[in-house]
Amino acid sequence: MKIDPTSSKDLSAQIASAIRDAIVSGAMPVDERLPSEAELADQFEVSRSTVREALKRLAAQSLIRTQRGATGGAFVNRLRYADAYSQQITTSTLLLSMNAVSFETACEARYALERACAPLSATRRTPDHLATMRAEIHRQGQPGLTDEAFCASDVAFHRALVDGAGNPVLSYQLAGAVEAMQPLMNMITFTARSRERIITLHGGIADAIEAQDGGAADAALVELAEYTVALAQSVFEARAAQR
Amino acid sequence: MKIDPTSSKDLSAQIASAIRDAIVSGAMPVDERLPSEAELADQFEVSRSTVREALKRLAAQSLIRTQRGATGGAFVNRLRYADAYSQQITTSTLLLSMNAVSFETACEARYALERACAPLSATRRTPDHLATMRAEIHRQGQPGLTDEAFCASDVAFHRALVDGAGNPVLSYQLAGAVEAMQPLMNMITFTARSRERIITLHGGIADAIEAQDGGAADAALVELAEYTVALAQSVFEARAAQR
DNA sequence: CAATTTTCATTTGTCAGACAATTAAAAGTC
DNA sequence: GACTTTTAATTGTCTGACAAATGAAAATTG
Repeated sequence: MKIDPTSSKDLSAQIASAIRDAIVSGAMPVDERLPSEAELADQFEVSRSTVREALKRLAAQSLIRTQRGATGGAFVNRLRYADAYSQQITTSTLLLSMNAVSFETACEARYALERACAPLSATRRTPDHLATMRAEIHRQGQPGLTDEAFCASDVAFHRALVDGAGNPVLSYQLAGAVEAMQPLMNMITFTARSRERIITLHGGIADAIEAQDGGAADAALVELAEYTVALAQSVFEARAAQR
Repeated sequence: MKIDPTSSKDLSAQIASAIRDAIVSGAMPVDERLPSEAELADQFEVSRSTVREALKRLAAQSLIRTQRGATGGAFVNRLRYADAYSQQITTSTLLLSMNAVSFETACEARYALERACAPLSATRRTPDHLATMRAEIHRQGQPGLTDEAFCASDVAFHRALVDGAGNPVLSYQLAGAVEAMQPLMNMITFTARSRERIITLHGGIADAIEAQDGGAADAALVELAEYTVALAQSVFEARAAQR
């Protein structure tokens, strides 16, 4: 293997790209062991430090895992849903916070995606999913709950709704959208009355899902979406008037 | 700053986590310069190599960028949609290929998400989006097109449909689902007749979007989804029978 | 012989120091 | 003032070393 030394990119970035391509293309199957750092250094004609920096880049993307010891080394990692989730959430959160995405835009995306899950969830939800949804609704009604805790419970409720669809790919895609909304939701101070309204709407969604009525679930989600946007608007307006 | 030396994780991973948390929490705003590698090494009481490995991890996630020279250093990077797209596509592609996600599951997720975009796209699509969709439909009808080129055009068509919704968050979320499907779609050999059918269905979608008829677009997408699943099933069955 | 312990080789993790490459600011020159 | 040269700061790369982990082989012991 060789690397272009005249490229503008770092050597470690080039090496990481080369190995990444090999993994993504399927040339290196899961659990295959990469050559040792010393061997890679020889092959690419760079120092071991440079190889290590490249490997750390790949490790950050969960593409490889490393193990010390005699039979250790770097191995192609099976990307698990949990790893993919957390990466997606980090990326989505930053994307929203760094690009001044409006509450409306984020909210629209979130509810559009959730509505895509609702009919599937109505058909396939297990008793477990229903129990989680009911439990979160109950928690949301507890007095003395902080806004942050209320929002966290809200996220948990919606995750259960999404997971109910029984499609891991959907769950993975939605995780980012739902979780990344939390910081934006945390900006809203919930009055007792708005909480009550949201809890009622959540109850309606849970009822529809329990009754396996996809249409009703969709309608309830639309109602919740509209209420959320209206609530946010009033909160932001009140805040602007205060100044 | 201090780091737990008894932790099971690598020092570089711990340092990367600490800095990542600072960035994600918003404690370090975009374009803020991190301390130099030497200063970080002092603060965390580790060597410069270890700091560098931590920084490479963050660079791999596009959280920072580095610049050489007197006023250089590592800066908090504004995560752009393009960076987020490509990361999402890499992750989604690996997730599908490494976890033996069935064609049905991936297809269901993709079309469920696209259906979420369709009504928005019908309302907001620009002439540009329509032109792209028409151009890709035309390309798909060209004789002598390889299966790969046909699939690539298919992806481009669906991206235009999604982008038509005018919601960058949706586009970002959908990019992974749509693009990651391509390797799976490439497994299907398209006959002239199946291509013709798909092109007809694409035309129907484009017509509905042009007419700003969300309901018709949704119906056309459902039809396309069903046809795609049926086509895949027949292809896989034929392949199984061949053995 | 079987079970256990010890030794050993391999590999990653960390460190220290050096030099090259790059870059912008500072100093010098006309 | 405009231009050139110098300088200092910073990242990129290399070298060599040692520590820590770990499984396999060898030695030991009953």
